Amino acid sequence: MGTKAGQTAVRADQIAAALRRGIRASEFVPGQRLPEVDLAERFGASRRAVRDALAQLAHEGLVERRSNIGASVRAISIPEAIENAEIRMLVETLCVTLAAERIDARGAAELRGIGRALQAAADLADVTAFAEATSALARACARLSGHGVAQDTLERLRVLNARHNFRVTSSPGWLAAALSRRMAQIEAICRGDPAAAAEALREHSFAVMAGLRALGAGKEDA
Amino acid sequence: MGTKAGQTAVRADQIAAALRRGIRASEFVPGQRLPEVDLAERFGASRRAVRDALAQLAHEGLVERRSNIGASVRAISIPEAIENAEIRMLVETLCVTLAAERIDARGAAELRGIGRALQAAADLADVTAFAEATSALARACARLSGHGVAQDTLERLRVLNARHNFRVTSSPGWLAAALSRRMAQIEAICRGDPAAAAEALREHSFAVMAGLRALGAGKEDA
DNA sequence: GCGCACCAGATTGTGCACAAGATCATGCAC
DNA sequence: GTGCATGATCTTGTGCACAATCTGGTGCGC
Repeated sequence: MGTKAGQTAVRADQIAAALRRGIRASEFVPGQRLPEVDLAERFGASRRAVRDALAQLAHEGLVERRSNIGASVRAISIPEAIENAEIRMLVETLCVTLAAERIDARGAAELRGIGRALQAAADLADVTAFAEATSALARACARLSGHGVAQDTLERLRVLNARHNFRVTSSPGWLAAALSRRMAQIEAICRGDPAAAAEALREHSFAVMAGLRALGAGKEDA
Repeated sequence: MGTKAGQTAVRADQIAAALRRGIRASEFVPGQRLPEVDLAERFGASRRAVRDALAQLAHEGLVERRSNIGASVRAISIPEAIENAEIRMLVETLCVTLAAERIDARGAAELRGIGRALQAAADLADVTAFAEATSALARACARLSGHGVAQDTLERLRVLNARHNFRVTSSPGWLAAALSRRMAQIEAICRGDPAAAAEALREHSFAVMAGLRALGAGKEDA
């Protein structure tokens, strides 16, 4: 479905983006209520814009709304995060396969650039930068696959488990292991080897799901 | 992300549902403009409710909105419908696999009931009833899989290519072929055979995609 | 002490009126 | 006849005020 144009108002999109960032950064914690007037004051916008932004986020699954009661940050359980990763694996496997089949010099250069960013982030043990580069890699693969629906579907699923992913990525030794798998994925795509690219991705996805399960075993989140 | 509660207003949801039906029934054709005031008058609602409904549909990809210009029914191209079917195949394959692994007597009875509805619709050559039963089957499989994210993802993808699917289903001989594949899928799930269920589904999905390609070869839609 | 009705507060839901922006037709200059 | 500036008209965008509804606490009755 391509990129959404001027969905509602420009202002509402800005507020939605700010809220997304806030939720991802745990500035707003799961269960926290989000009264429209408070957000309106905080962002210097009208209640209507906030309202539209909340509707958007509710549709994405980031917040929960109840009639005449209000919006609150939705708690995403570990099992749901695992389900999410499972669906993402299916779609991303398709993406990297297609990307490997269609790769050109320009695309390969882009992927290798992201690979260098991953390497740099891992060297510095910068979890946030690594997460950003990982996100960039996923987006690039989706775009290079030329599969619009896959791209949109992934975009929608990505926002949901940012919080949990951060916790998995923070576990000791994760960055090094993730880096090697991501590099294998990038190189496989660049040399036009769909099977190897898919395998590298699947390997990483399973590791993510295992990490999420370990998280769930240690402490329940919702 | 479970079921969305009182997303915005009750009224807005009703209007959105009515618009979805209208678009599916080609009452509103692709490209047709949807001025807020006209819809408000038509549904006897306020402009605000219509506005919220349009925002919802825009997020689903059914309508396109441009700032200060208005909303219009989005044209879904054949290539996009094929991409859509491709992603659905991936997720539905997971669903029927899980459903076959977890099937119980109650679920089997439900699926066989849908099977009878399919048979009846095919006997009467009732394309609409067949489409409805097919939709019910997809929903049942998603629910019986116990995979919430897959269920939501499919729900979202389903609304998009209802129009094209109708055209494919209307082609001569389709109902009989589809019926036999669907019955194979149902029986495989009911006897707890994940591999066979997945295979039946994949077979059907490929037939749908081939049908869509044939449609595209005959006449472009967008 | 317990349960229920009721009231106060807070929060969302919505109609109305006006402002802002874009499209299209018109008319003028060249 | 062609190109461009200009204004009319339509459509969406938004602030404001009030209505509807839910929640939590309080007081009365038993």
